[in-house]
Amino acid sequence: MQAQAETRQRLLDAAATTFARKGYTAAKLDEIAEAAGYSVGAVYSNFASKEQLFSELMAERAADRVGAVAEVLRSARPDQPGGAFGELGRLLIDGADKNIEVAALQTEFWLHAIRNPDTMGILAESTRGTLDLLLDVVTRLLEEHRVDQSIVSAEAFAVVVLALYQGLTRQRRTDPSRVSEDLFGQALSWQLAGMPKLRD
Amino acid sequence: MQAQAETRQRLLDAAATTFARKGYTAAKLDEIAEAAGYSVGAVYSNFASKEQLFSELMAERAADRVGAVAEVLRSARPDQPGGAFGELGRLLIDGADKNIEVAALQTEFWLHAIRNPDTMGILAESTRGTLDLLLDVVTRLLEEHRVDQSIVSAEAFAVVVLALYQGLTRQRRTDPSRVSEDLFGQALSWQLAGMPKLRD
DNA sequence: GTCTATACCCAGATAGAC
DNA sequence: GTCTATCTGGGTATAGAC
Repeated sequence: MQAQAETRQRLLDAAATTFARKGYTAAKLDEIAEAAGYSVGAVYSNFASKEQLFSELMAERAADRVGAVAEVLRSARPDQPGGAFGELGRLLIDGADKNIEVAALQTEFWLHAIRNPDTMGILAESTRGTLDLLLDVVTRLLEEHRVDQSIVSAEAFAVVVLALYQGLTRQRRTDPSRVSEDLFGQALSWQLAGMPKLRD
Repeated sequence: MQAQAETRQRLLDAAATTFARKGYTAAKLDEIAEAAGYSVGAVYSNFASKEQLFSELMAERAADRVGAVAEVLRSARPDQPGGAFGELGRLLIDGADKNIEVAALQTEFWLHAIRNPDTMGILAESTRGTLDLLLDVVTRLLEEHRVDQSIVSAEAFAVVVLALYQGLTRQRRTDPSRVSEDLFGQALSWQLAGMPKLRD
């Protein structure tokens, strides 16, 4: 890797954790630079402004956690003890528990995009990537459960899965006792069970 | 209403929209005071600090939108044309479309509570109020659909409904084309249809 | 209780040396 | 390309008058 590119990457990494921990406005470029092992000047040598640093991060990181989600979903074996997707849901919830910064950063992206419509396209595109990762996994799930995909599109289901994941993660942070490790898996299996099926 | 209490209320209202539009750190007390028709001094006569103003808002507003959610759910007549809960989902999504500030403020609350654990209790309590509003409504739904509540608790379902609502709202803002007005209602009806039922 | 004025500090961005 | 020093603006919080 070129020295330049490495600097950029380190700054982006430092920016990710700092923005996640403090929020966009409260995060200081000073702090980001220091966390990356550089000085403020380095930031401005590589990015036009704080705003642009954030935007680039948004483009780079939006699909982040989703990779893990898709990975887990892919390797998941449905219909296990403790309800279908029990294992799956637990893995995802555990991951979210351990890595609060990912959720915080994603949320920070959304708020920023809401307030700066010019950047919403970046977020939409990144999230599109996330959904694509989910798409082939949930397609397999729909097939296994013999769901009629002329009625329930895989795209729609992928969106619902992501929404559930985001919403439950948020509520679990707010009060863990309300969101058991099994809840995500249970909700998923109820969804699948209730969808219209292909005739035999 | 006492003059004092009225000032407080106006400041809280102004704070709500300003924090929603700009975010906690970027929102200026100056701006809030002006929006309320007062000056900065009035803020400090009524609240100890910016932080405390925000905390009080959090306690007061967390259940906000949920009132509407529960109201709609309560009056909703399931099993209508276009899929069960079609009307319901559309009303909720419409509401969210029109009032972006509520979602932004709630999200702002969550991020702030994540970063200031002392205030998480306030958010948890307020959200508890929201869930309580949902609880008796979803209980009715579970009964109507003859769901076995010894397996599926109304509390768990309420949490899932709220999670879905929050997640879909967020994704609809990101890209409306991915979240049709019907999707929330569809997801709800799939959920209910797939839950274990009481025997006849 | 509310206002105006000010103290105090802090952070984004730029200039110029290396 | 990176650093140090600085310019500049702005925002929380307080003091004192009314």
